[in-house]
Amino acid sequence: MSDRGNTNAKRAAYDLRQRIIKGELPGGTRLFEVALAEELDVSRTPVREAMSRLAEEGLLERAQSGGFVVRSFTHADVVDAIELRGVLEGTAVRLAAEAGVSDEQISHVNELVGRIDACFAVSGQPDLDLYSELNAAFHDELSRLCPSPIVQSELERVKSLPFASPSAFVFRQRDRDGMIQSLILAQAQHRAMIEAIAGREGARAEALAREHARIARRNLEAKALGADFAHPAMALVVE
Amino acid sequence: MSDRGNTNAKRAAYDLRQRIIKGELPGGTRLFEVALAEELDVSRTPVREAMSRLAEEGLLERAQSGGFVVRSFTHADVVDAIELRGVLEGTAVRLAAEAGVSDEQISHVNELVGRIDACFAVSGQPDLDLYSELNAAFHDELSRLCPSPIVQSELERVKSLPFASPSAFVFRQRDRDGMIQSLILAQAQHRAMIEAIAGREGARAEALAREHARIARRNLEAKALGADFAHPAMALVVE
DNA sequence: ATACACGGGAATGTATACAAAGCGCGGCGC
DNA sequence: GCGCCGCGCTTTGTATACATTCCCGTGTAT
Repeated sequence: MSDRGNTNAKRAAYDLRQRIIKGELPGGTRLFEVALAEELDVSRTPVREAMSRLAEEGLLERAQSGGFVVRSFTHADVVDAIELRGVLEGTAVRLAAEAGVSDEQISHVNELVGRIDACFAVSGQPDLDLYSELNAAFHDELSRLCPSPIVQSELERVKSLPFASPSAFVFRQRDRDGMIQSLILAQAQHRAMIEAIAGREGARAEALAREHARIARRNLEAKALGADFAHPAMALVVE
Repeated sequence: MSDRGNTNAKRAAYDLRQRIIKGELPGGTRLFEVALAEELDVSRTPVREAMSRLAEEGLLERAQSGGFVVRSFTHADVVDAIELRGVLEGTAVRLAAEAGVSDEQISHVNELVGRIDACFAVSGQPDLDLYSELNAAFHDELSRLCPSPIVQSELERVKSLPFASPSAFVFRQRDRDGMIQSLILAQAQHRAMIEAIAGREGARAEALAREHARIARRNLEAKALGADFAHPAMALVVE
């Protein structure tokens, strides 16, 4: 299994990443090269390489005396990461609005928003998997509108945290009505953001992006209250 | 020379970092392990380790086909990094204001601001080195007020770019008067930020931090216009 | 002339042996 | 009994040999 990537180091990084995200390696766990090398059936060299890459992603920290430790995230960290994502997305769309974007780009993101509508326009259950995918694609497009590669890459960095990605907390809410309402709100914000960018309203675009991120926070807190709190992206949260 | 750190990898990282910051290794330069290993008189292993660390810092990028390339920064990137620092510092102080900070912390940063005054209160030339140091310390304290470790660490990350640090463009302006005026403005903003944080005025604190970062941008642009444009932190900017 | 294939060299990927450093445990002396 | 010293084990650090891959240039065949 998991032949992702062609080198042992990439495969090891993939496996390690999965184990961390699944929560099999809780925050604070010290990773020992030899043990991992045996488990993954490679030598220490690609293991070190893999740990290095995961440290770049922010999933591991370098321990003081060498070696790596699984980074631990508290509930507050998750909330803050979502807030930070909102701030950075806000900056990205503000800069896009201020710099101006081409009509082609606007119609491209508009088309994406239209396709999102289709996920829950039909009478049956909404297609949540498709929604997640298209929603992520929409947010990726938004970041692509940003004229600053620096801001773009920091935004991408934060979004790579599993619980800070735009489609991390796409509900699974109990009541269908609440879910639909949430989706309608999100779509309204999507369209308003595009309108603001097209109209060069930087401050509006920024405020909308920040508020938009609050949906994720609200969903997160709704889940935290519910008894069956078991979202995959939350496995790596300790405390 | 450069026995910084006790392992060969840390020493190699230090040497490489210096060479990149000095501009000896311009953006886009592909780094070859064997060549570097010979130059630094170590084996390939610590060289890889060093490159890994510099990639985490954002000074290197992983090339598609393996290996590392010196990250290249355009003038626009520098401007954007300063903007981003303002945004993140703004978020940090907003969160600090919203969460509230203790009186001890407030008086601590206040004391730092007072010590900054001393750098240019005397009649002679201002002590710019001391100013840079205290200014950096002040900004570090600001980030420490932020209740969110996530925001803190991303802010620290951006500040670690040599040209995005708060004291990267501390003038060296020709005219002493302009320099003093710039310092007075900066200090006024410093004090206003503290006041806003103490008074729980999140939005004000955020706006002030963003505007405060514009001083660096202005200094940068003033330099770009001048003929003798040779700021140490700009050596790694290409184009 | 062009396209494809083969070769060779240069670069990274990998394994492994050995070095050194950090930490804990146990023994010894007081 | 208590404290300190030192030894040994564990773990990372380093060097190096070998494997693999990829790029590029050259040659040949159509």
